[in-house]
Amino acid sequence: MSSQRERAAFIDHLKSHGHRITGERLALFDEIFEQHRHVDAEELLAALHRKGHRISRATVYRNLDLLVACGLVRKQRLGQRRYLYEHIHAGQKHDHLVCRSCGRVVEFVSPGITAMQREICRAHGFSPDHHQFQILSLCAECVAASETQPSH
Amino acid sequence: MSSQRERAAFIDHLKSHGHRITGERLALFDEIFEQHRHVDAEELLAALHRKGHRISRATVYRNLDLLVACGLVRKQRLGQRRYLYEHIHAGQKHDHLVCRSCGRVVEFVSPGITAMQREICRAHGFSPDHHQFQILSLCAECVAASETQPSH
DNA sequence: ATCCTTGCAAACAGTTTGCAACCCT
DNA sequence: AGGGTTGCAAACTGTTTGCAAGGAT
Repeated sequence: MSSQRERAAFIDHLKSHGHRITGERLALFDEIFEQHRHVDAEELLAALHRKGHRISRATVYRNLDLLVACGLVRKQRLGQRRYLYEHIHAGQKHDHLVCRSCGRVVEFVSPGITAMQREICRAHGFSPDHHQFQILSLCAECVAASETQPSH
Repeated sequence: MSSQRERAAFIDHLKSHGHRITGERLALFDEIFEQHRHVDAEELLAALHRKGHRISRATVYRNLDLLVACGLVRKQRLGQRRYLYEHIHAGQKHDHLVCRSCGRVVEFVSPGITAMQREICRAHGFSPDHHQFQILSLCAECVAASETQPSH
């Protein structure tokens, strides 16, 4: 299991903040660190139930916020209605390319664009260190679909 | 009134699509073309009521979608829960810098970054022509606030 | 006189919250 | 034992929709 380090960090964070180590928290942690894509709360809940855990929806939401507070999970709206969550993995900061139609998410890394983002943030008095970046477009499938069947 | 051309285009669109020209539609059109910032449905509704129009929330939503279908209004989620609307003005395509904390929106134009976006879209099989681009960060005020009063 | 539009209220989707029972420590 | 945590259901926010009344053509 490659998330041993993060799991330990999570447990430390819980202890040092006077939070308790519960089965629900560990199960949720394990689930989101097993997922290698962007998932929403409902998907996590369903996956946990499928594995026999008796966790509730409210607990999933509450503890996702906790994981975000620990800095172990990223929570973001990627154009869609729902929040998407992803566990944070080691070094490389990536950004997101999102299909506006089907919601598909692709990660990308582009040093050049990162430098430009920083510059734009700086130019407008925004923090260059807290930026996050999204390109919303249409994936090939959805372009094809919209050409076959125009929207009106 | 600088939106005469668009107003005429709207009326033409209505006629040519068998839609009716109603007071509510024209009032909503005028309101969103008077606003020079990103507004949400609730703000538009409130502004219309303030001016004495008796339009309902449902009608605002329905006709905002219509304006989007005409290509006169842009509807997007900029990180926040609500959709934001802006009327489309003449030539320059701009992108958005959004404060993740207070929701403040700044428009920017950057030819260099546009070229890079296109390249990233192309590299991942997304449509370079339908892209839209957001940088989510923290504005100076919110950075200052979070330093004075850390989140926990 | 048509039949598209409107307003109202109810439905919806996703997330948050109040409260009593529960169970980590 | 004590108090943070859980599950349930209800509340909430923002948007959409069904339906009867109303109004543009």
